[in-house]
Amino acid sequence: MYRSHNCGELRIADIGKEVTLSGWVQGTNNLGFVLFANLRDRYGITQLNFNEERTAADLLEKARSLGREFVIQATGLVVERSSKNDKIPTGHIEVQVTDLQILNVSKTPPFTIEENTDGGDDLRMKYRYLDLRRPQLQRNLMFRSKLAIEIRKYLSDQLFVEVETPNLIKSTPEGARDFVVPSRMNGGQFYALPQSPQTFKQILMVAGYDRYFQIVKCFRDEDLRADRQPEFTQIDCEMAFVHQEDILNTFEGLTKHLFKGALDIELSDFPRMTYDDAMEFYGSDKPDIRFDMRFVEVTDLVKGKDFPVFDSAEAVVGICAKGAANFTRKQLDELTEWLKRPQIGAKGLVYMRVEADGSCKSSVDKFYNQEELAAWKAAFNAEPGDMVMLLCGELEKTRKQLSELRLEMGTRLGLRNPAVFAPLWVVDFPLLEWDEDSQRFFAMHHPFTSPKKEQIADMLNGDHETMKNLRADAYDLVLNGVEIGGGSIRIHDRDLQSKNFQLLGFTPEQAENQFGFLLGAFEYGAPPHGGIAFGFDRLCAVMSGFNSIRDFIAFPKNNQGRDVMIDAPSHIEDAQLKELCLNVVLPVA
RNA sequence: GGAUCGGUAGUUCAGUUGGUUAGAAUGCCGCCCUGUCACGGCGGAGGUCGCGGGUUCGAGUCCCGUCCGGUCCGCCA
Repeated sequence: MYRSHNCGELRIADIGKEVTLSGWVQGTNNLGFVLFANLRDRYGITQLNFNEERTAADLLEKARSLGREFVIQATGLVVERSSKNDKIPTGHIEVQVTDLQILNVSKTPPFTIEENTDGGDDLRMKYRYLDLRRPQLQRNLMFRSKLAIEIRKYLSDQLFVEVETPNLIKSTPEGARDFVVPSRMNGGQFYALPQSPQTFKQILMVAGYDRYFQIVKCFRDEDLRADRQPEFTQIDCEMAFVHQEDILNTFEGLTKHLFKGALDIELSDFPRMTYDDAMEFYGSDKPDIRFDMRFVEVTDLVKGKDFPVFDSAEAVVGICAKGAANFTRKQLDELTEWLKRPQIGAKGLVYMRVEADGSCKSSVDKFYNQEELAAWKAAFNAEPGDMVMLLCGELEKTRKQLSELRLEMGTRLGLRNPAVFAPLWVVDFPLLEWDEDSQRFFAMHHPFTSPKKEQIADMLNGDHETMKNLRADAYDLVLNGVEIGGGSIRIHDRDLQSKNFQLLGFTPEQAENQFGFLLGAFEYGAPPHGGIAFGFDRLCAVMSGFNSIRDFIAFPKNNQGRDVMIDAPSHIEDAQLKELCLNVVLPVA
């Protein structure tokens, strides 16, 4: 027996018991007459006591040889501590050790295994097995496991069936770049790893499994971000015989269940906002509504006062930052520089602070008198102590830039508390998106998304402008400014699906070649259906108040898509290449 | 593909207009310590300043190139 108890469970009530614990040596504290060793496992830390008077000389010698991260087994008596530690749950007891086995030694780890490690990201990735010993990452992975269990509980209670779909499927040019896998048995041909099980879950609807879900790995060969990995996990769901309303309700229920079950937080009903409103008032299709600071467009109000920058702009849009009037000139200049960076690309920032006496002081006082500034104040409902900030330019770009500024101001004003949760349904997404470069439509969500029922006729007959204005039964679930889920009602009619492919620039042959199986399935009684997929990694991160999903993935990839622990990807043997009918030709620099 | 920040002791970092022997903290090793828990005290070891080239009497510091890492834009149906 390696252990009778774990390192997190012994309490005052256990005093007098003989116990055996196993774990890792967190560290030792040698006071000469007494030596303490902290023994750690994923349940907690228990203090071991070796004493000059009580402990046999050879045992004491062994204890003095212990180094950090040695794996040991210790047997002894649980006793009350003479000086207690209220910071840890086991802090009132310790184990007087009578037998000690060193199960394995350890090199000194390159960084400290504790809550706030001294190790940098790169190093921690290389020694991921050490990083994963840290309590933070252990909490994260256990939280993830807990969430997965709660998801299965809720969905199976709702009669969802978990079905596994294949990982070796067919490559399609739509959407993200595919990861491909060469086929040995079909030389020169390739599988693709799924970007999502989209078509399979629709086929499952045709097959009559009217409620499907899967917690499933998906793969996209695109550049990485803190919240984007090449392989990531989705909670993938699909339902038949449902309208959008049924799906929103079901998955609002799931989300509430997860918050209750995992965080003991009761969420009230989720607000909904149309895509158009989200863009108009927040400049983003995933607004963070933990704070207000909505956009106000003041183009007409500010034009015609001989301020050339505004006069020549398509749109002037602004926000009112409550209580930000105390921002100094230096801070505002810094903010302006930040906005001018190529990533954001604003031309400049116009601001107006409302002084304590209600008067207004702007950066463009040369062009606007007090009366005119008072009109600004009214437009923004600004009060003394507030700062109005205006950006101008082309409408769409300006909104995007202002969205960045809004988030930055929200952060600076402390309005984005990670322990506060503001879910939001964004609905009525456009069906299609016109791409100027390639002069064609792209599906905003994906090519299987249905237009709104009442617009189907428009879609079948409409002109270019009509197409641009088509709205879909497509929706995103946004949590604290992060898109954590998205879905749509799908097309279940063969002809409508063909028309959609045609609008998206597929020839009938391409449509047949790539999605013939789906079109074929639609000819055999496809029920109305729709679904949603959640980004599971993101959900875990946002619910825990983290920005990076890497802390919730056991073995993530770095920015270059590399696993630095196993050193992948890597070259393969020539024999292997030959078997796969592959020739590697690297581009010449 | 692009922008930007960084790379100095095991680790996290500091390092002045270019100037003596490159520092701190932490970790590690040794000694001391009758209750530590971020223990404390004393001592010690530990450096290819990412790599290559250049400017200079002299480069961690300036210039060019390159590699690696972080964040972001593009990209992500």
